[in-house]
Amino acid sequence: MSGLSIGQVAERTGLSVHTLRFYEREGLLAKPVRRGTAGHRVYSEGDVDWLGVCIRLRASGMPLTDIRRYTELVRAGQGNEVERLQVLREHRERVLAQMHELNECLKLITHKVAVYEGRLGLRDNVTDCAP
Amino acid sequence: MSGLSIGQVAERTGLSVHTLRFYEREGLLAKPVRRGTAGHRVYSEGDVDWLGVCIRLRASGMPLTDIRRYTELVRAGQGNEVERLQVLREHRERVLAQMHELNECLKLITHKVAVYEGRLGLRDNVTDCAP
DNA sequence: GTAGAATCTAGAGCCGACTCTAGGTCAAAC
DNA sequence: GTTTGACCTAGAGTCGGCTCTAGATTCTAC
Repeated sequence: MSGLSIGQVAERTGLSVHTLRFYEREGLLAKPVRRGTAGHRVYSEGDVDWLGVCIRLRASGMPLTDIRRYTELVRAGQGNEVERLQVLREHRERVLAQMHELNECLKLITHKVAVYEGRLGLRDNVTDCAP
Repeated sequence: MSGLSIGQVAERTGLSVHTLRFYEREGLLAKPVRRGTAGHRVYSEGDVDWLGVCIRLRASGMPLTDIRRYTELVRAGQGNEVERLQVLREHRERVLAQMHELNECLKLITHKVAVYEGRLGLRDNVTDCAP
């Protein structure tokens, strides 16, 4: 598949061109991005896919250093599957914990929303049992 | 009931005393904390409960400025329930979006974990269909 | 009454994750 | 042939959310 300019990748991924360069500097890309004429970056579809993974990991709260670590393992090639698994499993635990926390928060908010709706008479009255 | 020192509150909430003072400066407490002899803070159970709410909101990604805004509404007393509801509903939307995102991430990780387990022969072989 | 721990204020420092600036190269459109 | 716009590098700046320091005061236990 052809090759994409940094601007095109920015558009596709939703990251800014600044952030794309920053991520590269930070070692988040599996392989150094290919360069075309005049040193311009040329991204492959694979690069974009990998960025998609990074974005997901970031969105779920994985710090850049951990993503870099994982990337380094992938870059190093076969033989370190155990470490990769460890990174992934640890992150999965954090994600699950975070989901649990979000659920608790959701309960709190839903309760409070019900209380205020009650006060406003939008629904049957509900009495607040703080907090 | 009595009253709690900042150190005791730190222990109960898991926040540091630094953070407790910081939160107060930032206007996150519903009412200014009572002061005892020599100006030492004396927290009520209500203060601790409110801090619990703040902690939940923070843990679910609400920025301090939004928590302050909500706190100000509560402090202002009755009559602004509509605005409070708005703040809460908006945050609920963000929380739901975040949960959705986390779920997507979880799927990705679970898939990758399965792939690596497969490669390691811990389970039946699974072939990776990138990304 | 004195040592050591806890508290106070004001303000500086730090960290992660971007975000932007300055100054420059290059290609294509007019 | 020059202007416009996308791209380049290196490095500085910003922002949110803490976290810590300094220097003073006060409580607690001996």
